Amino acid sequence: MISTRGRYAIRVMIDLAQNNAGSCIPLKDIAERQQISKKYLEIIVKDMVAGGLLKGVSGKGGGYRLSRRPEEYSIGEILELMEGPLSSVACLAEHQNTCPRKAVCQTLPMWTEFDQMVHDFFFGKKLSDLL
Amino acid sequence: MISTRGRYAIRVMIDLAQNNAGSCIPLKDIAERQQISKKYLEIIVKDMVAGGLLKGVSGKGGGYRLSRRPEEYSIGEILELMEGPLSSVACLAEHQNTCPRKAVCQTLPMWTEFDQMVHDFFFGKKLSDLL
DNA sequence: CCATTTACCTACTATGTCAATAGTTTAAAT
DNA sequence: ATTTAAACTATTGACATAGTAGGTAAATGG
Repeated sequence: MISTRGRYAIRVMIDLAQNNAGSCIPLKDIAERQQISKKYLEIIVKDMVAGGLLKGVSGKGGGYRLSRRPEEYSIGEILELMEGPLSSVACLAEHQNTCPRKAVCQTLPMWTEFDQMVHDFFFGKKLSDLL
Repeated sequence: MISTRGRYAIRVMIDLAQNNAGSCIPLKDIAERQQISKKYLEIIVKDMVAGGLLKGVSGKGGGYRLSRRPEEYSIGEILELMEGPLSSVACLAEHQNTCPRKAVCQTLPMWTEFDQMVHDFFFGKKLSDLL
């Protein structure tokens, strides 16, 4: 289940894409338009800046703006940054699958197939597809 | 992310399908074969019995057995019973989508499309496909 | 230069879920 | 009656979620 972190992040991206006017947008405006607590959004956009999705500009006239064009963001990239790996099971979320049962596991092929499908879906969708 | 409840449930089903011999199998045997705490499995199989996946037989010679043939169970049915709705977002997990933004939400079509894909995947897979 | 604006940072909290564990009771067969 | 095994009730520690509160740092307009 995608949590508010991932969902709000996508909404912030859409909001910025549709209200940019070339300049920075203060978080206060986004919070009001999206009806989301500004305090909570602060935590979320902080991670988005750290992850390279947004640029933050301090001081008067500051705010946030996209660092790329909307068609250059995949939804999968946004979700993985905010929610962690999109894996369906813990053993596939690890960098190396350390499960002792992996050689005999009768369900692993299904989870692998599923994860591939999910990955293709979200990395195929671009931010520009949602505008 | 699918939790141990769903994953263990599928493993119990597979174990029963492969070791039935027509009779009941005590949980102790399954727990030992699958290397899962019997106490924890008790909680899981209790819900599986309540949900109609298994039959439980008390007393000496008792245990658990499948109530249908393996090809008559879909993986989606097992997962939904153990994990709740397979929805990617909270608003689609409700029986009626009560989100006040649903009419203007720019992400809802994507979540709906994704959920349909997930549903088709897991309800198309049968227990017999994993044996 | 200074007040204002805005991002950025640290800490805290309430609630809920996950993955168990422990102990007791009921049901059925030998 | 004894044994076997399911079924039931309660509790626990760790972690994640969804926030809130308050303070610091940076940049700009006047």
